Amino acid sequence: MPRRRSLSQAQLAAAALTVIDRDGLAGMSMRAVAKELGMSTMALYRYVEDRRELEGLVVELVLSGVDPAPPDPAAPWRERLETMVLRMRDTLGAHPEVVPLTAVHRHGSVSLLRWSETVVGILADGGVEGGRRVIALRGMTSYVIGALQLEHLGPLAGEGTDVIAALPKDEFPVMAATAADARGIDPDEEFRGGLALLLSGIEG
Amino acid sequence: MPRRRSLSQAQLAAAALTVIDRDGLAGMSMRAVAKELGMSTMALYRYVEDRRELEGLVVELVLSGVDPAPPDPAAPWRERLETMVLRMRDTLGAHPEVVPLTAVHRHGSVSLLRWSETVVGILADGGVEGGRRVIALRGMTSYVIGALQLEHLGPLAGEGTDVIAALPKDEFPVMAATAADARGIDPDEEFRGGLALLLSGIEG
DNA sequence: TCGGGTAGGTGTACGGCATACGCCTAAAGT
DNA sequence: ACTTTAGGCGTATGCCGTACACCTACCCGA
Repeated sequence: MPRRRSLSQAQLAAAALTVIDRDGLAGMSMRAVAKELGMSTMALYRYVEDRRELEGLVVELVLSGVDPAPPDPAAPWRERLETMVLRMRDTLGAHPEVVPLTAVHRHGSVSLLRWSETVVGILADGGVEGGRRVIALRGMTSYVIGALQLEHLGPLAGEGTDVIAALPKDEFPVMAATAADARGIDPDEEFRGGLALLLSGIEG
Repeated sequence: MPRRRSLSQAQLAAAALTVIDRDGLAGMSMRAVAKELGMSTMALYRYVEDRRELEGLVVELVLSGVDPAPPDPAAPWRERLETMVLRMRDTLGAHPEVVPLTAVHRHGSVSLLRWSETVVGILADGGVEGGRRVIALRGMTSYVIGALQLEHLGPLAGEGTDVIAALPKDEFPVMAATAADARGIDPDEEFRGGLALLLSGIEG
């Protein structure tokens, strides 16, 4: 009976993501999102209960960009796992400021559920069952979340590394050498390297 | 020549940590910390440039609780690595709301540096050198940060798992089974399990 | 064609946040 | 005892999320 809605939750999420990508997570206020949409601030509350819900929509929007389809079943299951994790990394890595939100709002994301289903399916193919499967899934999830945050907040190749490399060699001898080594490693190589460690452990 | 300071940065950090442990990270405002100390809000700014710096002090306070001493050199190097990671987990796990701050403020924490020095020293003992050492260190750090956040925000054994276990079995067959398995795993076992995967990979 | 009721959009207001600025004054060094 | 210096504080500004009340465009039934 009343007038029709002129927006959708999807549009809110898209506008919020635009703001986050442009101004960072701290720049994402209800006011900023409303301005992005050309609406009044309070209009948003016709579509969303509160800020938390909007954050959840943003997370779902981002995660929906991860292809949940099982990779080529002809490939070794370890490679298939790697494919799934790298898909997640590529998608989340394109919106690094969203990663902390992902940790909070991952419950109830059907996209994440679909990704997880494919992952545990691959694990089952590899004969990983019961508690070992639970632990493998959580391990991969933890690694992705943690690695993306660290990478975004302090890339290995960046200035931070120079500071460490310049440490007093008598107190931090190995760290100084390690930091020097770190300068030659690009973030992608680093992520894959850490993932390879985990996958080797899963493969057992 | 002027009157003496009545507080120290350490007291600020301790008060802030008290507030965080009691009211959560969102409850830690400059006002709340000042009240905790029985001082005016603006008095804090005589000790600290801004909120960011106070957060950094909290992180350093927490991380200073991690024993950086090398574990018994007689133990296998893999066990020594496990000891170091578990020390970090126990300390950070006692203040889960601080974990996100740790990710942001880990640069410049000398306690973290000392912990890292010991860890890379153990890796060197194990013959892990160059890029492999860099990747192993970052892998462990990423896992700890990620796992602690996921554990705090959604324990495997909690209600979330029940929701997943109740999923439509035709669309999420493996996840439903995996969630059912997950109910029997306590967080400590889960953390150690994921860590074991990583350590196996490092051990090669 | 028209009238009523529903719900979309908005403006205002409130309490809380970080913090800039300027005042008052305790107290250390002379 | 007097001067000087910085510690502590009150106030104010401009953000934030959001409660609330209002107006009105619009769909539906007549």
